[in-house]
Formats: sequence, C-alpha cells, structure tokens
Amino acid sequence: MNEQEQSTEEKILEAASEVFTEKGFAGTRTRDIAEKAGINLALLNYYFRSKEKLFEQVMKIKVVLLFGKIFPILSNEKTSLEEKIDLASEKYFEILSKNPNLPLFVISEIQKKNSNITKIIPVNKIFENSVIIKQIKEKRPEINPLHYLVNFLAMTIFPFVAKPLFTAFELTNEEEYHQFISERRKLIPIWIKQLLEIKTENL
Amino acid sequence: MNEQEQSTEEKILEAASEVFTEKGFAGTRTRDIAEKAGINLALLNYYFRSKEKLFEQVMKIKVVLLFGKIFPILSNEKTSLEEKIDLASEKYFEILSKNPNLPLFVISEIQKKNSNITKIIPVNKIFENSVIIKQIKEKRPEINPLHYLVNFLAMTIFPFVAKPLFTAFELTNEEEYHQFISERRKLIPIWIKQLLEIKTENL
DNA sequence: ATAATTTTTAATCATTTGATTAAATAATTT
DNA sequence: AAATTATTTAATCAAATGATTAAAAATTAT
Repeated sequence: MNEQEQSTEEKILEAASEVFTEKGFAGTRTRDIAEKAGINLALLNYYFRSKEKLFEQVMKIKVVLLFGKIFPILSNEKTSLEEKIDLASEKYFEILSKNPNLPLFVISEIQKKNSNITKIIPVNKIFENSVIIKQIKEKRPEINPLHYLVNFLAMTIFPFVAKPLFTAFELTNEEEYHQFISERRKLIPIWIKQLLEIKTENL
Repeated sequence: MNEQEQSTEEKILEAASEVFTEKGFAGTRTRDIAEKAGINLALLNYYFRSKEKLFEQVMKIKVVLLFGKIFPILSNEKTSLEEKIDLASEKYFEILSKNPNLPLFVISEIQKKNSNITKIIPVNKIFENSVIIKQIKEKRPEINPLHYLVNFLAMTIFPFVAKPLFTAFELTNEEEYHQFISERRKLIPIWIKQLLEIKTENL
C-alpha cells in the first residue's frame, strides 16, 4: 500500500480524506491536499474538477463508512433485539476505533450544509422500516423507539465526538482514553439492555 | 434590545457569535459579520484587532455558557447525587434549547485547534475534585465514574450535536424534534439513576 | 519508430479576504 | 467655541487561494 502501487487519483483521494477530516471543508486548502499527496496542484483539478467535487467524493466514502455496515445489522430479520445491540455495538467500536473523528466530521459538515447527505444514503427510509424499530416497539410500546436508538448512538459515538474535550481538558491521556473506550465497549450493551427493561409511565 | 440600545461593539460581537457558530472559524468571512452587524468592515478591526481575537472572545462566551452553570451544580456539597442529576439535566435542557448548536460549535472548533479551551476554564481540575465524582464512586466503586458523567452528557448533548442528522434524514420535523427533546428531559434522569443501580462485574 | 493520447508541471489568473490607511464625522473635553 | 479625542467610512493593499493554461514528459496505440 505504498507510493508505487497507488494511482495518482487514489493518492489525492486519500490525502483529501485526511485533510478534509482534520480541517473541514472551509479550512482545507487544495494546496495542502496536493502537498500531502505529493502531486502538483493542477493534477487535483485535472482528476476531480474542483475542490467541491473532490469533497463530495470524500464525504460519500465517509457517510458509507459511518452508516453502511450498521443498517444490515439493524435490519436483520433473523437476529433478536439483544443480538442486534451486541453486534451493532461491536461493529461501531471497530469502525470508530479506526476512524475516531469520522462522526464529528460528518455531523459538522452536514450542519454547515457542505453536504446533502440524503443524496448519498436515504437513512430515514432505512431507519423507519428497520426490524430493530419493530422489536423495540414490541418491548417498550409506551416510548418512542427512537429514544433507544439515540441512547445507543449517543453512548457509543459521543465519547469519540467529544474526544477533543477529553484531550483539551486533559481528562485522560491517550492510553487512559483507550482504556476508557474499551471499558465502554463491554458496558454499553449491558446498559442499553438494562434501559430497555425499565417500564416508564406514559409521557 | 434593538439597534439603538446596543453599542457597536455589542452588535459586532452578537453578529460574530451567530456567523461563527453557523459557519465555524474557517468558513466565516469578516465581511459577513460586518454586514450582519450593519457596520463597516474596518470597524470590526478597530474594535477587535483581528478575526482571531474576535473569535477568541466569542469562544470564551460560548465555553462559559456551555460549562459555567453546570459546575456549581456538580460541585455542590449539600445536594445528593440524585438531586444533582435532576438539577444538571434541567439546566442543560434549558441551555441547549436556547443554544442548540452550542456543543457542536465548541467541540468542532477545539478539534480544529482554533481554540485553547483550558485557558478559558480549567475543566479538568473542577471535574476531578467535584463532589459528584465522589458520590458516584461511593455508589459504584467498581466503575470509573467518568462513564456515568459521559453517559449523562452523551444522552443529553448528543441529540443536539446530531440535530443536523435528524434534519438531513428527515427523521423528525421541527415539531417532532422538540417533542422528542422534551420527552428526553423527563426520561434521562430516570435512565441515569437506573444505570447507577446496576452492579457490574469488575472490568 | 512515429503519431496520438494521457499525465504532469510551472507559471499565471482572477477572486476573495483579512487588514490598513487616510480622511470625514461625531462626541467629548477644555 | 475651539481643540481634542473617539468613531466611522470609502478606498485600497497584500497575501492567499481555487482554478486554468500552455507546454513538457510519459505512456499507449498505430
């Protein structure tokens, strides 16, 4: 996976992926991408036409990375709710450990309207008809099932999104942070299942 | 609270606050701030010297808004753990309802190293010595108390941080989103207290 | 081997953008 | 009222930045 084997296009895309993720669309200069890819600036435009088009391609890859593997798990007809929680948790820790600032990148670029994400994946359709929503409804019909999905995503993703705070405030050093994350990997499925056991008053 | 009463400095600061929060440091043009404030661009530099200095002032206000009211609650010697959860939850929903993209702004700007937050508030010191940490330790000595703090912040803050996803995916319309948030206002304290009741194996 | 095509480069453009300057106006002080 | 100081403006600068162009180099086709 070195210089020689990678095509120019791949080198640019990889460099763009790194710089955009670190600095965001507005903070990225195409010259930085070119330099990191080890190519002439004009080549970037030769292959990708513009900064915007290059960004779109990067974003598409990131969004698929963030959601692509999770939906099949949540939509599986054959697994129980508990199994889905375990599998989704496992998968997310795997993805996020390798790509810690993936969620912050995607969320903040969508907020800045630099990306129209529904063109990439129609998450709403997939969510609304997913098997897991039905399974949660059966177990806790009195609560909007989205709460449990949000709790799961929040507990899992938030420590990655908020990593800048951990670092800035020196709440943990790098090793403690990883220890903390690996503890959560085991705890979150337990916690989520426990939350599903509480019967709450109608709201 | 209109044109006449506000000083030029205040008008600039307010406009800067809005534009920086929406577009981030890199995506903001000082001309946009000037236009929104209804003043000449040169005035911005006359009062604040530079874009960076203006940003620092905005960030300081935002960080204090995000953390300032919470620490006294978590550090109160006189309230129980349960009371702290209720009070912190209430306070956060109040702050975040008025400033929904406050956390995403602060986190993503820190990640981009546009702000050295510890110069503003030494959160680490406050956290580590806070009363709530001691109270959690007493109740669940086998688990790193930071997990519960993170769970609380995650469940509370994440729906605001992830609002761009809600909107982009049309998971909820604006009214449903507010309904959803107000349900969580009641549910989260219940959930957090419940999580504190689970005894977990040592990790 | 030659021609045609693709890839790469250096140089340059046109715009944008943060910042400054010098002059005008308003407010305050003496 | 005159002088001084503070505020505001229009015009402009210099640097940064996305993009293009024309020519060179490398590759592929004939």
